Amino acid sequence: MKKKLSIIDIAKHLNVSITAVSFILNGKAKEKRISDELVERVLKFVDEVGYKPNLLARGFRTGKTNIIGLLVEDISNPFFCSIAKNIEEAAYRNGYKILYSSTDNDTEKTKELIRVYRDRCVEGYIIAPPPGLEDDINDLIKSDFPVVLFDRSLEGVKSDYVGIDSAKSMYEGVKHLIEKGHKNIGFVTLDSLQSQMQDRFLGYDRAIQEYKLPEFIKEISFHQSPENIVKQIIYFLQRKKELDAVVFATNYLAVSGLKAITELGLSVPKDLAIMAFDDLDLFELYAPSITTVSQPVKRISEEVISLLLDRLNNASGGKKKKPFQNIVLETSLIIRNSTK
Amino acid sequence: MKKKLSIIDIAKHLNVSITAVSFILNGKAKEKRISDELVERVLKFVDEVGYKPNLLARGFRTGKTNIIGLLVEDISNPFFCSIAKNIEEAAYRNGYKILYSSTDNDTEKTKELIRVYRDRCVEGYIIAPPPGLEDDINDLIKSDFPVVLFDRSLEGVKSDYVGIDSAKSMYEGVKHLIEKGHKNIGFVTLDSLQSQMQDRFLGYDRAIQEYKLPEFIKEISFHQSPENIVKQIIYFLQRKKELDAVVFATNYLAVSGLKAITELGLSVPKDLAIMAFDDLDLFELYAPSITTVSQPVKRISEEVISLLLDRLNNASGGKKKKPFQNIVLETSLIIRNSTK
DNA sequence: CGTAATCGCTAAATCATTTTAGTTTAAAAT
DNA sequence: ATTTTAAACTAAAATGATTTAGCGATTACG
Repeated sequence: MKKKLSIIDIAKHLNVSITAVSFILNGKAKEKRISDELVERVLKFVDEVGYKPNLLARGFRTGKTNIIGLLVEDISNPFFCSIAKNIEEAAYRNGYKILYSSTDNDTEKTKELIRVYRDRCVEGYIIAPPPGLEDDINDLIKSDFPVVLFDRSLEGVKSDYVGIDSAKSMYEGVKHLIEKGHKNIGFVTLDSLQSQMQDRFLGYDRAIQEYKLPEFIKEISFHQSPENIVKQIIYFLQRKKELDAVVFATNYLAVSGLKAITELGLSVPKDLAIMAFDDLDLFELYAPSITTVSQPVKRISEEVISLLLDRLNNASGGKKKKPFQNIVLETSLIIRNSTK
Repeated sequence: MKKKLSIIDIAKHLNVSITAVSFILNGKAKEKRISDELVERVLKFVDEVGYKPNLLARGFRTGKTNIIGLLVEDISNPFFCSIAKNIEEAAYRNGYKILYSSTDNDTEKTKELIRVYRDRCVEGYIIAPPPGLEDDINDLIKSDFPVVLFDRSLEGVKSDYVGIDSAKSMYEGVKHLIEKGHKNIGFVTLDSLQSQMQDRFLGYDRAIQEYKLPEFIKEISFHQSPENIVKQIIYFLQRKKELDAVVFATNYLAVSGLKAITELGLSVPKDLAIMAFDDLDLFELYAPSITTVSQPVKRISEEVISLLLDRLNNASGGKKKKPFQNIVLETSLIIRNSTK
């Protein structure tokens, strides 16, 4: 068997000090004034025998793991997994790997996950935080870990953040419905304290108030089977016969909503207009196609990872900490046939 | 600042040897005959000060990282991300973390990923392998790494495997179409050498041959923008006017197919019946709903992770290697309205 | 001429843990 | 009374890298 070579073997074989080999391998040859001749000799040999430094040993010594922790609500949600994919790709190109987990919006689970990640010496964090994580995340930041939050922010946490203006986006969406002549517009949302959900509600609320229309709100609790969500929406729609439009605050609520509407045999948009939040293939292909607020997934990913890489690269080196950035990206209202 | 405590600090403070503390913390107290009194004293103190062993140091010493590498074709594909989520959850419950990447079915990228994972001392591998990875995976297995393949197998690679009988599933699906009276059935697939894609074709082929019907095959190359795929399908459908049904070999080909059909203004199933492979919310909700072959995603995940955990737990300990398991799960043909 | 700087390199400490190979003490066996 | 055995612990090696401090020789400078 080919026993894994160590830097010691390399050094011995070349009759050089371990130190020299280490410097060369870490690109510090110039800085440490190692002769070009030796550099070449070492590099050549290392390449020949295919030596790769033991990353565990290195990590142990330096505390660096080149691992980024990614915590999203649900990796099986198209919104989050698109973002995860983009982030993973960019991280990979920069020599970082991603450890991921779904938080399921569970505060305790997420606290535990952060603990585990810290134990594993994860170097940076990308988090779509559930509520109640303020202290834990402030801890991370105080301990000088690069942290980028996205999708929803936390009251009292100063950090880098990438998101959208949920309130404004929702406001414009609802306004569009109103301008199309809808008067009784329902709002199906989660009973969640997360900032983005609150903001989506505020957007709805503002538009409805502005036009002095009645509000119809259905809050659905997060931890439910899809079937149950469908049932609740059916119940809501049956009780509020006066509705002529419904806005769903998330993509999967809208999916359940469509199932409900199918079961009720309602015709969209004749009986009921529909608007969603976050785009899906389904919304484009559904007949009629579904109007929705679309987040710039690609740009969100790019901003998130670039913020994090930035912090990672300038970590602790300079004393001048850059101020935290708060990046708010534009959404687009994709008007389709469900609101004609 | 609270400096991270080390096992040395613990030992010093309690006037005990580091060894004793280590044994106790690793549950070897009984085996190493440490007195109950000391065990309790150490455990109590460790708990009090919240000491957590440095996992990098431990990993360095033992070579164990408790990390599983997960390589799937595309983490943003609903099929793979559902599986990823289930696997992540089970792994987490068993003290393992997941490092993931998308292979994009790129042989070179995947080879590189395996290299990186090895460098990082990943302890087990779950892989949906692109073609051309036979040697690399055999290497892993020869080096005694637990490896579970799924979704597609590799010629000449003996390993644990979880999958479905793609040929049979596709055969039954196409047979269903034939029995419904369709005579000119197209098959839209990838120009891929992966076993599961080959098998899906074989299933189509067998059914068509059996009934002596004509074949209409469109191969689409994997690395394409969704828009291009749509265009190619449109072109295919326009040239083959005689088609009365089309089978799509993957879920995303079917999604693109639906877009194509929408653009062409065809009516499903009147002008053209449709069948897909792998289920999506979209297929259930689309009007008409789409008939498809559904894989048991949950069971696949369960089998995959349980095979892997099994190998990890019995790693190297016993000399009696269990024979490799080849688990083939049943699919179900979900008959919906696109094939009425 | 004496001191300082530079060059090119290396010895050894260090990181936190696991694990091997003992050691010490007291009780049990002979 | 001596040897064995067992219990309860410990000293120190080992893991593979990084990094600090410094060494000897040559060159430069005032």
